[in-house]
Amino acid sequence: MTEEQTHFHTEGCLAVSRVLARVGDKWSVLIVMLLAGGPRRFNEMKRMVDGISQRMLTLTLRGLERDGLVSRTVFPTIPPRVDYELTPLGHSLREPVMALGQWAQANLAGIAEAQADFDRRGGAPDAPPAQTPRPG
Amino acid sequence: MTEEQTHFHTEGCLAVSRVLARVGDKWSVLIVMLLAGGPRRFNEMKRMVDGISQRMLTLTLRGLERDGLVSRTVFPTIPPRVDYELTPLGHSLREPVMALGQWAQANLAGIAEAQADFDRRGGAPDAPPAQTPRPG
DNA sequence: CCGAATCCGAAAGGATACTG
DNA sequence: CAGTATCCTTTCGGATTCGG
Repeated sequence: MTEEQTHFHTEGCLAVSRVLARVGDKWSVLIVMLLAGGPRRFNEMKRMVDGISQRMLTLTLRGLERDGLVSRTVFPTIPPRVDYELTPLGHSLREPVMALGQWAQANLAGIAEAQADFDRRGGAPDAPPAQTPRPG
Repeated sequence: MTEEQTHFHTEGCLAVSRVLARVGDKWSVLIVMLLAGGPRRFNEMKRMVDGISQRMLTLTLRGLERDGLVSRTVFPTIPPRVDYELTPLGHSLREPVMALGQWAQANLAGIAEAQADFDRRGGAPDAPPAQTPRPG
């Protein structure tokens, strides 16, 4: 890396983006935190999350399973039973996610205030005085 | 909080979700990392990110500005000039985000392998043996 | 009980053209 | 240069129905 970054979006960055997208996903993090307490069954989670559709729960779990964050164990009983559990990888994800969550909580007030200010000023108004420096 | 969590989605959690959504946003984190090196102008960033539309750049910057992560300074010159810069809040966000990024890079191989395994097995096949425990 | 499949409205996001 | 406005395609995601 002798060269300064000129264009963003290098190879590795793209892979990282996918992980960030997972974290940004509305339900994935919620599920991970839920499973932190131990294995859960499908409908059990559906009841706990309260607002998720069974479609989204399925898709979210599939995504997490595909990434190796969650393991799926089905018991061929009648009625069927399926347990979802955090893998070691899934558990390891909790640490950086919780760090982010703590940042969010710590700065929650500041963000809300900034939003209120922004909205009060009507989005993006004119500039401050600033003594007209030469642009070129 | 003497009570254990029964239903997820308590008040504070929802606010945190919004922050996570920002982080999960495809462009926001990229912009924040770009601005870590100092203030940038609009088209300058557009060239650097390489793949972003000017519409998305505008929306992303507006969102970051609204949250108080980025400050916008317009110089009323001709031609106009607008500088975007990370606020202290914006800078403070870099730390937990980079922690997440490092986790992503560290586990990139493991995730890719899990995905390959999952896809090779065709999504979500049958169960392991498991000696039929009683479900109820 | 655990899902897959289908349908359909809502929202995201790129391309383009136009303004100050 | 720094946006805004419009169009249009793609995706997301809830509701519902059916199968193992």
